[in-house]
Amino acid sequence: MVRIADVAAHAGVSTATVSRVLNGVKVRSDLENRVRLAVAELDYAPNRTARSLRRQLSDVIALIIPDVENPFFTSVARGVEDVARAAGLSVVLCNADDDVAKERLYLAVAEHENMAGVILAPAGDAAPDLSRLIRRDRAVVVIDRAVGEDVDQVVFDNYSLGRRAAEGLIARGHRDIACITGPRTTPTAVERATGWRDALEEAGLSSSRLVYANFRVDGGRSAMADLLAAQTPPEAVLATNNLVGVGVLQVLAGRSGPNVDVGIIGDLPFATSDVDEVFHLSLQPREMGVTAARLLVDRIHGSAAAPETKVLLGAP
Amino acid sequence: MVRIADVAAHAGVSTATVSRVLNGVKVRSDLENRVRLAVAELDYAPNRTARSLRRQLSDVIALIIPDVENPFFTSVARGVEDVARAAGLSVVLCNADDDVAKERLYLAVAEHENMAGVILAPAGDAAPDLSRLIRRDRAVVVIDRAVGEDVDQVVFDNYSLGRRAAEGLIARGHRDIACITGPRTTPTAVERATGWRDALEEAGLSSSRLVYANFRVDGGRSAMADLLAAQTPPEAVLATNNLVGVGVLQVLAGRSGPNVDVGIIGDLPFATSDVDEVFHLSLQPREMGVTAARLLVDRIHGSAAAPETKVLLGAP
DNA sequence: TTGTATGCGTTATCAC
DNA sequence: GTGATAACGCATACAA
Repeated sequence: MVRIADVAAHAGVSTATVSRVLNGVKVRSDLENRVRLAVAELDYAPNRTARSLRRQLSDVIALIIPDVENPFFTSVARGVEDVARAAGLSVVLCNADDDVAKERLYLAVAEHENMAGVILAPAGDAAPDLSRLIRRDRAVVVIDRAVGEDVDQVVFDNYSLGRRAAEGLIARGHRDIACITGPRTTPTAVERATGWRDALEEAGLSSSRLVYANFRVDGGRSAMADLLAAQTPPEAVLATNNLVGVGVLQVLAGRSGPNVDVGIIGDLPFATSDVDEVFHLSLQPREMGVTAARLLVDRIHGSAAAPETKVLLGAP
Repeated sequence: MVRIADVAAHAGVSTATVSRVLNGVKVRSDLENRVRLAVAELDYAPNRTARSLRRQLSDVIALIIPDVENPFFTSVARGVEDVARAAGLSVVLCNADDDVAKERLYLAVAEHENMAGVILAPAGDAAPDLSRLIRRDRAVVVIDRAVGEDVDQVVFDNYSLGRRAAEGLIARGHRDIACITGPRTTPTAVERATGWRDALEEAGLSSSRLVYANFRVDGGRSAMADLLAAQTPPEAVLATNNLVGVGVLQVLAGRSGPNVDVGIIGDLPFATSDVDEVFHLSLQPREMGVTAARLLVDRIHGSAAAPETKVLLGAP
């Protein structure tokens, strides 16, 4: 391994001078040239472990997501990466696998690896413990689920999303509109369902057909199967996230019978059917990633502004 | 921050003893108890940056994939994570975004962060430069695309996959079977297409309908559109990867006309249609991740066996 | 077996 | 503006 001392010897300067050149501190230009030449000749790259030990900070940020197999979160990741890279930061993606214990582990890793910051999409329904990171002045941004006011957040206006989706289905002339949402303990699921309910009630329609399912494909499948098993299937059904929507469409595709209209909050990048007829609200997940990363980069660069919660509306 | 010295003072022992306890080295049991108590009371966790600087090795492995939005690679990631976690290693997922420059960057990061190992799914068509990592005795496993014999690899038998998929379509009674594969410069795409061609020729069928597309959804879409624009559409079409298959199904879904049978090499976790009719070869991507991670963990634990190439067949 | 002391490679503080 | 050197927190060679 070639170290900074090797470069210094090769260039005939001290390690301090090499370090200054590498970190953009002003140095006499002839010395700088010698250093740059030596760096190139020796193919030197700083040892980032040593650097972060000394600086008490690395140039890596963690993006902790609950499900790496959910296209929503991978799109968020793309947004985060693009912004972070432009700011000279590397992103490491951590998959908490819907497990708060794994999430805690990754938060601890981020802390002890001296990572510059963390973007967290919480896995569980309870607020994660960010106090250790915050106490150590690490930048933190929470996305997707609000956890409180003392940290930067990027969330959707879930109530509005539920409302707009329901209104879209009402505008199509439906009167019997069901909703499949996530668990009662998941605030985003409940908020979206509340928006759906209010829209229906304001239109004088019944909001009795609300199903709480798990927020994954199989949840959407079994909930939709239940709805179809009812005496009269609904005219339309709203799926409040992308995976549930996939499950709903799968069940409807394998079936004949009266048509059921579908509304989905979320995106379907891998749809294998013609989904033009689906009433679809794009969440623009990449924007969530971009917004969160910008917030985080500002914090890392030392912004001392009060914590901020950005509310995203999804596609118009 | 609480350091090892704080724990030592609190327990009335030396830092060396604390370090020994934490690293499983035998220590007098009453001292060990005092250390463990102090660790618990102070909520001490070792600084991993300092540890990896000292050990010249961290307990993190990198999984570098070309496209975090491709469900194939996220499933691979799940397999890697499960095995790595069981071995006490953290996985950081790096998205090269189909860009060999980003891939090189992540390889450099893995090197300079002293990561214990790297699992790489190469992005480009040229073999990546792994010599620096190998020279520094880092564990490396290459997956999906073979790059040579001097490193552990996990790949599919792509020729056999193409052949079996084509044979499946032939067995359904088709005689005019097209194939949409990836770029000519991508060996996996060419190998699968070659299997398809040989199966057709052995059956006395024409293998003239071969289309090279990009290996993504839009590639599948435009290639399928081209095939449909021909004087007579094919009776069946083989898509040689999952994304191309999605594109093919999308085009067919939005269309009336003579039925076109579909074969796909790969998995469709987010299909929104009834895909039971599709002739489908599962690649079992999770198995690829598990296999690669086991190989890597063995290397990290010091295996000096000759580099090995594991060939996966996909689902029977 | 336990403790002391050194070094991992870098950056930052100090004196020049 | 430059160089010598002391940390950063930990693991280990060596001494006891």
